[in-house]
Amino acid sequence: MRWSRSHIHTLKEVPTDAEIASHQLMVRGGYIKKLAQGIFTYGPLALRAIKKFENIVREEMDKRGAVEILMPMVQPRELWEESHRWADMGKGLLKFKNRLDQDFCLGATHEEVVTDYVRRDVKSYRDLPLNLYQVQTKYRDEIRPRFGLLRGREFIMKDAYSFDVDVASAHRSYRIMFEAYTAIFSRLGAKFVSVRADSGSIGGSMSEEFHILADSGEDALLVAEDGSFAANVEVCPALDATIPETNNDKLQHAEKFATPGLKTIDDLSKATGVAKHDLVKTLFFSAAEEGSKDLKPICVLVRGSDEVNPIKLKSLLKLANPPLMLNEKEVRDVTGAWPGSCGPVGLTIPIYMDNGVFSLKNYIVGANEDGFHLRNVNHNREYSPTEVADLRVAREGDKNPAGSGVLKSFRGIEVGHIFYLGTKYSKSMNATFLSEKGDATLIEMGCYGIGISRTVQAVIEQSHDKDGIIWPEAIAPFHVHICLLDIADLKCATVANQLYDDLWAAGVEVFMDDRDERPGVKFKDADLLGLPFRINVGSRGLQNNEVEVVARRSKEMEKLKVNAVVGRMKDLLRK
RNA sequence: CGGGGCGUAGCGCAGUCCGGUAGCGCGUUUGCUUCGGGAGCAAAAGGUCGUGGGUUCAAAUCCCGCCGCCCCGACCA
Repeated sequence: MRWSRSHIHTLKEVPTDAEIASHQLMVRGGYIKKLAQGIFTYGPLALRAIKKFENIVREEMDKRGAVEILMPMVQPRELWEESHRWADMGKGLLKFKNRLDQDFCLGATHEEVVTDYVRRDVKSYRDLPLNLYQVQTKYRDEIRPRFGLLRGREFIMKDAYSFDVDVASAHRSYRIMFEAYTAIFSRLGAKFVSVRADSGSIGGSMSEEFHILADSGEDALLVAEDGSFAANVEVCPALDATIPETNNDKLQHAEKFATPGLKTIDDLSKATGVAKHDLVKTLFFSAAEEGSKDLKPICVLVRGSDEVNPIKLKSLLKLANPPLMLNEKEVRDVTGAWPGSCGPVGLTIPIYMDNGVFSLKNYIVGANEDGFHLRNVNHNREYSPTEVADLRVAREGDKNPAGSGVLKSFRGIEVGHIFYLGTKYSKSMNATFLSEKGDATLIEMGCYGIGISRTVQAVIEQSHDKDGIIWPEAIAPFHVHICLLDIADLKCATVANQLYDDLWAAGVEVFMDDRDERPGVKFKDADLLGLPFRINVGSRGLQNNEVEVVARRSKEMEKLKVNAVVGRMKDLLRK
């Protein structure tokens, strides 16, 4: 491909609407162009990187017996009603009507369609197992798209679905996909980690995410130093390594005391001299289902130094979505006091206690009266918790739940997610087969997603420098970037064109900057685009029949005779 | 949806408080000189000032509505 005919336009200045490096670089390099919020055109270079990654994914999937199909993007309401997700997915589904006033949605995920596809023809245990996958554009009406391709509304996803006769076989399929994903992300040459995860609105009981590590990642991960454990903070058990021992003081009499103007744990800690981890924080959530009008308030107690993890609440209470915090007015309606003076004593709503609070005695809580707290409060005396459970957010330094040592925190970009679904969809959509014994049996399912367009940008987030992108070879749009430094010089042009043809003939993918630009401009742009190797063809070097080969990552340069270039490039690229 | 900010040339911005001729840098076009890390000089093209209404002799500027975008919070590959 030649630059002059590629419609690639680079930007010197950083676009104001791009926050993180990878987004800025993709825009500056002309890789992507925004059409609307969260919706992008992929330019020729971006598309090549995407296709390369898609093909890595296809190879690893095919190798493990998965079969590629392509399902419709426009899907009828009836199908989504069967799984109850027409309502459950809420506004994330983009819904619309056709001219006959029938309801449709754009495919946000394909469990329904693929289950329908399979149930129509799978009749016997002999037809299983199956693993069907597709690479396709998804549309999710994200609340807040941001960071370019990292959170688009429209994005490219590889989604795979496994169908098995029983749990053991389904677990095998899940493990195979785990291996496939490990192989896929290893081939990218990016630092990644797989972690335990929440299964979100997809459902199911077993779930792991694959994350590309990057400081700008939206997810917080906790990883054991000895590698025995890794989890998304959303689901990470909290075993506080430094939790203070229970004090053995006798129980004191509870009493009310004035705390005018003290609203936060910080204020209270300063005013009373009690450490934050010995104070008890009282928070209120609504455990009502989304869309429901009732509040169904619940109270949650954690240590003053801890945060409530709503995902853990969701799991404990078996809700579809994480509960939302009550606003100040709602809290006042429930407790009679504004937030800051609320406590569990005297409440009639369910009280959930984080197990970190359980060992405390004689502690301070709000009195449910503005400007007052209670001291020397003890549970199972002034009040009784409905349930004691792990409800707080785990953090760096907590004990490793699976081995020795402590957890270390990282940030990651979620690029893959695998779920064991069980019979969630086969049950609601009645997808069965006849077993060996002749019984109608529900199919065991799993589903496995990779955010293709997201991964490509995530790789950039992890691999760039101040000058631009540094593509790993595996998904670089091209291997080599020829800078033709003087298009008017006949010898330069001839040599560059010959190299271009010879390299392609040798299996090296070449991009040539044949624009009428000064060398400085071409060098800057080459660094910005970030192809692994650059070849400078200039009249200065050609006086000695030499060109320069520069590695993008190390910036190391070597001078080569023109006729040695093809061999050297094949060598460098191990072709 | 809640909170904050912004909308002026392809991109980045000033001008808005205090109403009075539409401005700067980059980019683009033409010419000359340059030519190995985003060149210099000269000339030029390019704007319904997001949009609809109102106030006024006069609105980018003041007032009201709407639309769009960005950032911070609850969703997900």
